[in-house]
Amino acid sequence: MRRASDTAQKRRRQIFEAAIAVISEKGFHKATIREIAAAAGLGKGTIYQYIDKKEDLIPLIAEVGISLMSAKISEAASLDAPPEEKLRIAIKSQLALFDEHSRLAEVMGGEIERIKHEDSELITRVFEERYLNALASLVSEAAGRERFSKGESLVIAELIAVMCLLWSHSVLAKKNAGGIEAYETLLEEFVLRGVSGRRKEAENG
Amino acid sequence: MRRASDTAQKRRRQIFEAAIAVISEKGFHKATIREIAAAAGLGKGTIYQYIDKKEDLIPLIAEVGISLMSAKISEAASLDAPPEEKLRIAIKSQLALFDEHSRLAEVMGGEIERIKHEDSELITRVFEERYLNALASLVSEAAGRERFSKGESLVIAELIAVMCLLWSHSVLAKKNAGGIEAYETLLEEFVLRGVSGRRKEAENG
Amino acid sequence: MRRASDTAQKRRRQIFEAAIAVISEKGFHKATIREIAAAAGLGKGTIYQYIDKKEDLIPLIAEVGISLMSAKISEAASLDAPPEEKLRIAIKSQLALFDEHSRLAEVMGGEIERIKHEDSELITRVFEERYLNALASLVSEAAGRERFSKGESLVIAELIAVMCLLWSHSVLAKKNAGGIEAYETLLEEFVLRGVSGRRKEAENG
Amino acid sequence: MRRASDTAQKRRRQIFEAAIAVISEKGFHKATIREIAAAAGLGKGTIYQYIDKKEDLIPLIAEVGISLMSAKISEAASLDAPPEEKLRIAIKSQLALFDEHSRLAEVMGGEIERIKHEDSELITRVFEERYLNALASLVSEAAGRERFSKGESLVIAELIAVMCLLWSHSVLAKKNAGGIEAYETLLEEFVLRGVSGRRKEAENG
DNA sequence: AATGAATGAGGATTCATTCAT
DNA sequence: CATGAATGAATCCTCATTCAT
Repeated sequence: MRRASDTAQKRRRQIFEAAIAVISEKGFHKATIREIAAAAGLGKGTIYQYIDKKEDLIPLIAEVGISLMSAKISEAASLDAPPEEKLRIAIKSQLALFDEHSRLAEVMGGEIERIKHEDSELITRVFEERYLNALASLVSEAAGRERFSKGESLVIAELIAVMCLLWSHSVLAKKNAGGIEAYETLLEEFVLRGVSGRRKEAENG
Repeated sequence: MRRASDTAQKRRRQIFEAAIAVISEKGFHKATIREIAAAAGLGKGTIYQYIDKKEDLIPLIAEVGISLMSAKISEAASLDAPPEEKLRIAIKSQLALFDEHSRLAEVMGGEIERIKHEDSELITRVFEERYLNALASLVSEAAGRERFSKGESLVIAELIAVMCLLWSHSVLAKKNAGGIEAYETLLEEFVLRGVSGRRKEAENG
Repeated sequence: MRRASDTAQKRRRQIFEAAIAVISEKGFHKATIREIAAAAGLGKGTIYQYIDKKEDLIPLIAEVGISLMSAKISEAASLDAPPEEKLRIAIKSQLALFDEHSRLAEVMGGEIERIKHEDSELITRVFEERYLNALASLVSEAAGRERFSKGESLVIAELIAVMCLLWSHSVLAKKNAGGIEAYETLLEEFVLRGVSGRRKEAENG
Repeated sequence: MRRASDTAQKRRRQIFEAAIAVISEKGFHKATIREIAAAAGLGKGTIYQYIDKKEDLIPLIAEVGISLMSAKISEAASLDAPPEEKLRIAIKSQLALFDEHSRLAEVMGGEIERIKHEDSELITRVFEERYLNALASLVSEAAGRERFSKGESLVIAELIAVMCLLWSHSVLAKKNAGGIEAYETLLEEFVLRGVSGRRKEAENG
């Protein structure tokens, strides 16, 4: 009873990993099921016991991707540290995640939005509920109460996410920044000034 | 002689427009040559008089896209206004461009990086030379001399570009911001604080 | 020993019923083993303990189908009634059988001939020996001795079978006849005139 | 203008012939598009310029088949001969058609009804309107006015069609009849007695 | 220059069958 | 005996690309 479910779960993970690897390499459409199956160490037909159609890899990846990303944010949020420090750590850990799982980052940033899927709206909602909301809270705290409306915080959270994702995508960013630490520092400071600057302006003025 | 070239140029524009329209709608791979040809009011075979293979649409689009984007930056740069105002206007005009040509924005942001092409490096270089450099100069000026290294300015310019593009991509950004003006204001302020804040910190400290 | 055989027999019947049901619905090729197994309340693999390959369902169905059809003919033949009446009853009971087991009729009429099987000749022979011969005898008796050669009687028997089967197949027959009783009356009279008419012609001439 | 349409028509005929040939040999499902294309002397993809999906071969075949069959009936109907003779000739020509185009006959009798197609109802209607009605008129005339209702004539017409088709299908019919002439004679007499017998009964009674 | 019919490589998907449990 | 996960052969269909007109 336990075993069956476990095996299925294991298979799903195998497929997820393989899909990430191949799709990040070649893009969703050029990644063939045969390749993904081979990368997962499975037969071509076996994939179809776990998904109905190739597109179903998208929600599979999205779900795990959002989980990983959210986990990092929650971790940062639960720290006992000043709000600005928490946000800084959130950005750092997000970048570290994307650097480690750069393939995942590429797929999250590049394909998931583009592949129209019947679950697209669901994915968007889950992304907002599980990820953006948590990050927006950090933004809000770092900015100080009432500096940003709920909507503004969410937009800024999305901007932060996009800037973190840029690292995995952009050849130019890698070249111009010089290294991930430099990018990280630049990004942290840029964001913190953008977030908390308003408060300072108010205080100073 | 002149006429022939003119016709060719006209055809290229037809194809470019059609390609943008169809690709933004369905993504590069699901956009078929037949559809693009039809959208351009041309026969399927005619397309192949202007490109060698489907992928060649990518540099065609990129070139025009980068031109449009660069033109807006140059325009802002040539204004007689304080640096911060120039940067603000650059962002505003960039957003306006993406809002007007939202299809182009979607293709620029979504497909161009993902479709590996023999000219990919060329495109990247042109993007840096014609667009990022100009925007980086505005960033640099707005920040005040010696606040950012060349590389840092370029990275920030790319961050700005990405944040502007987000508008066309993201359902959530549209929903959470409430409207393009609100998004514009938020973005301008966020960027300007991020860019000029460092100077103020230095001055205040 | 006995029990094992009984279970096997029971399984075979389950599979036969399920196969009829699914194949009549979707045709042989679109009927999947998984569906047939499910319809039989068995696991997919279990089917393969009773057949070697999917095509083996055909002789399984044929055998049972021919048995049912033959039984009705034998029954009619054993009645104590005038030859014409016996033939009439044979037709009636045949139609009733096909009406009750309409799925079986559809498979008998539609698929069995079409699916080439190594046992196809065997099935044909059994059909002739167990079914056609019996029905041909009734035809022969109804016609009066020496009216039809053996071959002629067999051909007419097959014509009768085909006309009875039409009922299960044909939307138009159902629509145009108006109901099974009307079809039955029409068919009986048509056949009886066809069969016994020759005798009358001879007598009258 | 003319040429384009002509070529298309020619292609359709090529495909029709090839489809008949291959499908009659192996059945609809085992006949592959590749084989049909090869038999038509065309490339695999070319087929799909004339049909949308494999199933669309069914209405293509049905249409031509019904035309051929109907033509023979109309021909018989237009003869200047006594009604019974016309019906006799109709049967003879129908059998001759099926004997000549035995592959077509097999497909008409075996596959067309079984392959569910979105046009199935249309095919049925056309079959009734173009074929059954014409044959039913001959039946009606041969029987004498008011012997059969419209519906009865239609049913008998369908019975006749099925009995003619049997010739192409049945190994046993071929074996037991001894030859097509014998089958023809047997069938003609059987039908004519079945059709006109009722009248004689009335007259004699 | 413009066209679209012809083509076949390529890929998603299905499903009969096997086999370890 | 019963099962269903695993498998890959087999096949439909799409679509970029060519080429004769």
